[in-house]
Amino acid sequence: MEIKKATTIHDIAKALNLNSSTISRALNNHPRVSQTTRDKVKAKASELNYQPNNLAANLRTNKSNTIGVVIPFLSRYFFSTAIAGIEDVAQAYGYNVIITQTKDITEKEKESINTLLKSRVEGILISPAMYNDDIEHIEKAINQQIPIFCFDRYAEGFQTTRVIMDDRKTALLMCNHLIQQGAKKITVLSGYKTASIYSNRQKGIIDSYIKHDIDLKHLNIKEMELDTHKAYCYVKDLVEKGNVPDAIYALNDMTAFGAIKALNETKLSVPKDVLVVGFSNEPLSELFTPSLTTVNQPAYEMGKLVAKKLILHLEDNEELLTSETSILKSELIIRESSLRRRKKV
Amino acid sequence: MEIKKATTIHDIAKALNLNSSTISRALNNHPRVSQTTRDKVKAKASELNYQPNNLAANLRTNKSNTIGVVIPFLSRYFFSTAIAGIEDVAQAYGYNVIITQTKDITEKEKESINTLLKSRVEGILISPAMYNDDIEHIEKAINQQIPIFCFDRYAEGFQTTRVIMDDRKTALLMCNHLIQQGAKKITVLSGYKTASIYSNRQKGIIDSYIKHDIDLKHLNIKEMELDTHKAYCYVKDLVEKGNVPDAIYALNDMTAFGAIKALNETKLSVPKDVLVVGFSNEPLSELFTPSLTTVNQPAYEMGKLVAKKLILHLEDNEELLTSETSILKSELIIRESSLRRRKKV
DNA sequence: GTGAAAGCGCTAACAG
DNA sequence: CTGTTAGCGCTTTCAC
Repeated sequence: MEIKKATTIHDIAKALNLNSSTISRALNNHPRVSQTTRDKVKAKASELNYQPNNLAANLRTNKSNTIGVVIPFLSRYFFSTAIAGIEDVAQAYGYNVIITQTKDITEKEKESINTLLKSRVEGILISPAMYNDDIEHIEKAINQQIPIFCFDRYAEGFQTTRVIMDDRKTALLMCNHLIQQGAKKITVLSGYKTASIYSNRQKGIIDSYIKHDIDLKHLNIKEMELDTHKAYCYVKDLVEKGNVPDAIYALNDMTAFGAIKALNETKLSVPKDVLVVGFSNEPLSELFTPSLTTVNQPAYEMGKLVAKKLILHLEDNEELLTSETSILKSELIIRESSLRRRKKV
Repeated sequence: MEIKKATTIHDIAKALNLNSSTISRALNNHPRVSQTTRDKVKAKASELNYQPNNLAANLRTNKSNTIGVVIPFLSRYFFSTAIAGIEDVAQAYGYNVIITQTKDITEKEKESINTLLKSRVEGILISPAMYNDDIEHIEKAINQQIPIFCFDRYAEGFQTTRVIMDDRKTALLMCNHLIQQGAKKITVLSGYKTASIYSNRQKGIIDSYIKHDIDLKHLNIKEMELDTHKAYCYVKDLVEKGNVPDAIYALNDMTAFGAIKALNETKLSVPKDVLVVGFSNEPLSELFTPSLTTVNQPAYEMGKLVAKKLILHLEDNEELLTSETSILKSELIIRESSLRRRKKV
């Protein structure tokens, strides 16, 4: 089997009777190279099917041109959409992206960070695992001068650039909406407070109760793994014990659907008997019967923004800025599941 | 600003009064190195916080340890799940993964392949764009000795390893099911035949009609972009023109939901008046009312399998095998939307 | 404007 | 078992 070696700048140099450094300069549009040679070089390069070897260039310049991403689950719509944004920006700037998943387990998150550091990423984008008490591994990256930016979720205990949603405000608005629709006794299905997003959303809900001067004893916040089946079981149990709330506020859509299923099976109607709202606008939420009131989060834009911030930071060497928090606006999508009087379709 | 350089094998060598090649060997568990020095080296390495520089190793061995992935949309559940499988296998074997999206556009697919070739990937995993008439860019990769394996979808015109679903058989079985439920006049909402999966599913449906000896004039195959809204419009139009079918077979779930919405709005009930089935088992399909009959595809396993095949191929240098098609089994999930007599819950 | 030369960090002959 | 040496392909001073 014939193994033809890839053409290098030396091949081009030989063919053109030039020095390889000139080839390098010409290809990189270095100013100190004449237009004529530049043209000649480029012509020859494409003639010989030259493909620059980034590995070598990266080694020389000590830049991997790679950023790492750490997320809980790639298969969640929110994250895959955010990643799409990250990928698009990275590609535009000539960066590669390595994606790692933690399945929301701190142990895996540590492995992820290690993998990324070994791959010599120049920076890391992370949405930390839910049960994150220790951030030792994050500090490790920081100690190696690898910037580590947070998106969507953030870990406490270290300063960095964060691109997050206005979770607290949004939860407040949604809770206001429920109260306006007549709800007072609300059950919240939340993830654990150790994840910033859930902690903030809980705060927003409490804000709303206080603002409306409703006794917090009417508020039932249940922390759990936000999974359809677990929500289903919890709500079923709740109803069977006679604790039917006025409204269920699930902090993600999947959970809201579990709740609706449980309610339907216990002959309670949504929204007639119980209002239900979700969070994060899964693509199917609109098509459900009843269509689900939820929060639309600009995941793609968030991915783009945080990636752009990281890359600009890498290229600027702006060491001054130690921390910056950008908050993106989410949008309430009011649909049938939270309207006492059913919307006309 | 203090810039501390990363420790290299030379630093370890100096500290231990050994040669850097010995360090290299010790770290790579080369057999010809004594246990004592190996231990010493490893101890020193972790003491100095040594992180191997893959870039350099890769350059030397001329292996990037990277595979590329080309898919239509990262944010589709099927693909993000498959990618999760690919990532997991790649990580286990020490490979990095670069993901690119084509949005089902051939032009973008060409760019993707170019990007991957420039990044010196060792192999490519592709699920080709829908409208793929030309495969020039794929041939380009092959010419550069970069293996390019297909998963889920495949392009005609070149031989390679393929890991796909048994689309034809599955579509046949599903169509049998619809016919058994009394359907005869079926409308199929399909993607364009230029994507292998849709072409094969169409064939399976026709197989079923022939097997049951039903005149094909009762079969209405509509090719379209498989998007919820387009399906909704098409079905609505169909019904308004009085062409109500016995069943709608949507070749993905999102489309099925569009169809159901249109039917509901025209006062037709699913499954009483019209049966509806989908394809690919989105996570919410089970929770819909009515719950959706669909096909469960082992996306994660498919990702794992194709990634494993590629990596083993890369490591074996087995040049003998030019083509192999693995077909994975999908599974019919019969739920309420296709049962004349409503299932008890 | 171009050439010469060194070296990024690592691996892999080849010696011993 | 360990050391010597060369070099992967590229960039980047420093010359001229």
